[in-house]
Amino acid sequence: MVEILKALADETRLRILAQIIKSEMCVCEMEACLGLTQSNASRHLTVLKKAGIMESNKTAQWTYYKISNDFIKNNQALYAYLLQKITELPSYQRDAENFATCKVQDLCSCNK
Amino acid sequence: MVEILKALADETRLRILAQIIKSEMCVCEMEACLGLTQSNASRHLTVLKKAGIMESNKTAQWTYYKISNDFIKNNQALYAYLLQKITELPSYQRDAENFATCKVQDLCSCNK
DNA sequence: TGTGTAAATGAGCATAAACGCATATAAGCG
DNA sequence: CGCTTATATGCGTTTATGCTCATTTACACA
Repeated sequence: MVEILKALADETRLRILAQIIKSEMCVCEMEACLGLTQSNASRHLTVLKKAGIMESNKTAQWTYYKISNDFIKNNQALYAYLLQKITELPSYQRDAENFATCKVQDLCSCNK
Repeated sequence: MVEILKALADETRLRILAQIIKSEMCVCEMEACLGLTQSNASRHLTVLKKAGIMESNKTAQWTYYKISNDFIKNNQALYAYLLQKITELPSYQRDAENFATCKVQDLCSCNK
């Protein structure tokens, strides 16, 4: 429980979560959408993964992250809270617009 | 949202919450129950209060803390999550026993 | 008004977390 | 194999957090 809350108690990681809730993403999409450096994005994703909030799946050179089904199943009330509140983050609208643009541009050509 | 999660992302503060959910408490009860120093207990309570999770009410020389009604009202899913999971904290049973003992002993004579 | 108890806060220290830069690993492709 | 792209990780720096000790503030009551 503490580990999960620690992982969530960071603005950047909440921003990541807010976007990734919509669809699985690779690290380079995250970087572009949220304006993060590559190492920073990778580290935050690792924290979320270690806390059991996200799971990853590596295909070719891309690592795709998504919310863990087990996390949702075992933390339904918390997940409901996130779904409800996460769009109220100050950067949500801006990030969502960037997210849409990124998806169209297919920056890292990972949406073959 | 981030501030709330940051306030919750600490084991000691979760222990405080786990006990205070049962009944309003003063700082000296907290110290005794959870084995915290006075300043440490006070600081953690301040963090929880600043995040809007707790509210305090000062009567004579005692400050009584309890969970904020507004917090519960505005964060129902999160509160449900806490209620459900907080008793699973490793120190919960031990703290609960100390809590019961403290209440009986009325250490700081604040339960006039 | 002086003494005792409760709580908050300042100062200082130690540890942890977040970040960037550089490098390493891993996979695809010419 | 060598080159490119994607991701992870080691290292050093900076900032944030948690803690203790000592002091201050607030109140009660003799």
